[in-house]
Amino acid sequence: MSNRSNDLIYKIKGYRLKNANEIERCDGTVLHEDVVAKVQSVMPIEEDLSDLAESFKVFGDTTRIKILSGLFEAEMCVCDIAFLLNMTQSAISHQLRVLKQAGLVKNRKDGKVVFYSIDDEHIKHIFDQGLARIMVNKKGKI
Amino acid sequence: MSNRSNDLIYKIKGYRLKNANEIERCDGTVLHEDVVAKVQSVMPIEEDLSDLAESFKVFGDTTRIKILSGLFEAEMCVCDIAFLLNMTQSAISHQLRVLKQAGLVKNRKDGKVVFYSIDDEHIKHIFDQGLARIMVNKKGKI
DNA sequence: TACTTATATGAACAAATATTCATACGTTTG
DNA sequence: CAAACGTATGAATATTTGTTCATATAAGTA
Repeated sequence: MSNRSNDLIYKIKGYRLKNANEIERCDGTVLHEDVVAKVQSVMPIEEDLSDLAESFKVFGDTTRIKILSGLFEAEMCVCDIAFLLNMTQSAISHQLRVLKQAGLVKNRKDGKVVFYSIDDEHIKHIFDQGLARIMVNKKGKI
Repeated sequence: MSNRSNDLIYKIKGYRLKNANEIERCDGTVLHEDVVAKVQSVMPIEEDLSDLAESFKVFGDTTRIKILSGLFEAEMCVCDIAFLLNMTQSAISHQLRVLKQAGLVKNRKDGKVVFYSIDDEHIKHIFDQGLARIMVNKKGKI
């Protein structure tokens, strides 16, 4: 398929092009330059995709998921959550900090007690979509 | 607020109850046992929440997010993706394996070339919801 | 058949991260 | 004021995880 007699070479990002649709090897060989170019033009910018990954990373921990799942139902203090999840107060406190920094929860102080609650309308949707996916795949496996 | 003269003590999961709504200290003190009990009864089971976290963990990586973002637009081979993300073929291949094991992508083989594509209708929704969240928060910060 | 290419994969390494432990901070209570 | 309590936090530790490197596999090509 490849016609090596065609020596019209372009340089794109360190890769050598042979013609409009074929790129010769450098390290990884791009087989479908036109497709890649089109995809690249449509994809969100790198910064947004990084932010998105960071966002999902916060959901990607069992403890934090459980905390959020609990807070969807009711505002709770740190001690409540620690009991609910059968974990130490310290561990919960650390994770609540992560959730707060991510803008997912907020807190209010009442004396010694600090109550945490959800602070983002989007996450419930995302949470439910994710859960729906789990359930469908669960059914599929049976 | 706490009435220490009431010595009616119950044992629940290693914690000592004082009365219906108050639990005395053990390690973490549960301040609102009624709330916790209600939340616990409504929350999804632990297994599903763990699966959900595992699911989001797969999204929680910039490389994998970029791969998915690309595959939303077009089927691509490993080399295409490596070029698109300016990463090594090996790194991409490893991540594609993760995505495949998670049931997010599938592949077909055409000669030497292996083409990957999206294999889950749910993830685009989740992806877009997440992106919407990013965008709103982005606006809010300006 | 020998060579090149596209992909996969195991091992090693570095970086990120979750929990524990000890302790500090701020608030309430006796 | 001193003691108890709820929470926060820094350091240490163990585990997880993403990438690289070397190499294996499999398919096309000369």
